[in-house]
Amino acid sequence: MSWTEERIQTLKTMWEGGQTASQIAEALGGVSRNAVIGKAHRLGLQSRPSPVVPKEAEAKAPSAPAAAPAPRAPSPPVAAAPAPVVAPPAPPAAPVAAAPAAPRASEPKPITITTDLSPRTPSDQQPVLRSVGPGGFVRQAPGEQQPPIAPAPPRRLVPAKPSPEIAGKTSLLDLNDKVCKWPLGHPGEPDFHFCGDKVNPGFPYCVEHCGHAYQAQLPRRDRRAPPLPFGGPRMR
DNA sequence: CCCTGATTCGC
DNA sequence: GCGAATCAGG
Repeated sequence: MSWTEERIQTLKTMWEGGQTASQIAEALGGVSRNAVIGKAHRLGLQSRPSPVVPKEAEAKAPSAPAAAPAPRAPSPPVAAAPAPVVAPPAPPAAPVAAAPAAPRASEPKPITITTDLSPRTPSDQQPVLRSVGPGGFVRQAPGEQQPPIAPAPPRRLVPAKPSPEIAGKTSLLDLNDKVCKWPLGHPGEPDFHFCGDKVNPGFPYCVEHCGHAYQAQLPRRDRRAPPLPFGGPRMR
């Protein structure tokens, strides 16, 4: 298997979407987890929260700490989470993909991104932390929701659409850093496409979908499965 | 053990 | 450029 444009796009999208290298490898088919990681690095995609910490042995430095070889660039995840105004800094749990039910691609399929966007209505929601911008979250009750926007007051949203293309649909190949990568529908289906709106700066999704993607940890009892940009059970 | 991502290095 | 082998933390 070679890294075709499409496969690279899929890799990028899934990687940025928070999928693990294993999941991506499985979806792509014909490549190993290592291959995915290796490619991701070569592409410059870089380090999402890794379980392995750089091991910053900086305990003792009598006089000359200097040197600081720092072979590893911890490079904070895209949205550095700054001062949470409110309580427990529930980490911006990326659109977790806790979907074990990934359909085994027994044969190398070009692309297999499973998606499940269980329609989740606002009324369905408990108090959530709505993203107001890179790292900033504001707690709100369902009733008192306001537009989660904060950074960059809307100017003229007219030219918001990156291209007339997305007026109808944004395909995998139309994705770039400027457009919302939130998938709509299911891959393989005729109308599958991505949101394509202008992204909330610093996030892979538009403001609206950031609201879906980033939510507070709720008490287990009234927590429901979060919407998954990828990897959800295939509905058919 | 399992998982994760990072890095190395022969190809 | 590629990815298996290896490393190292959770």
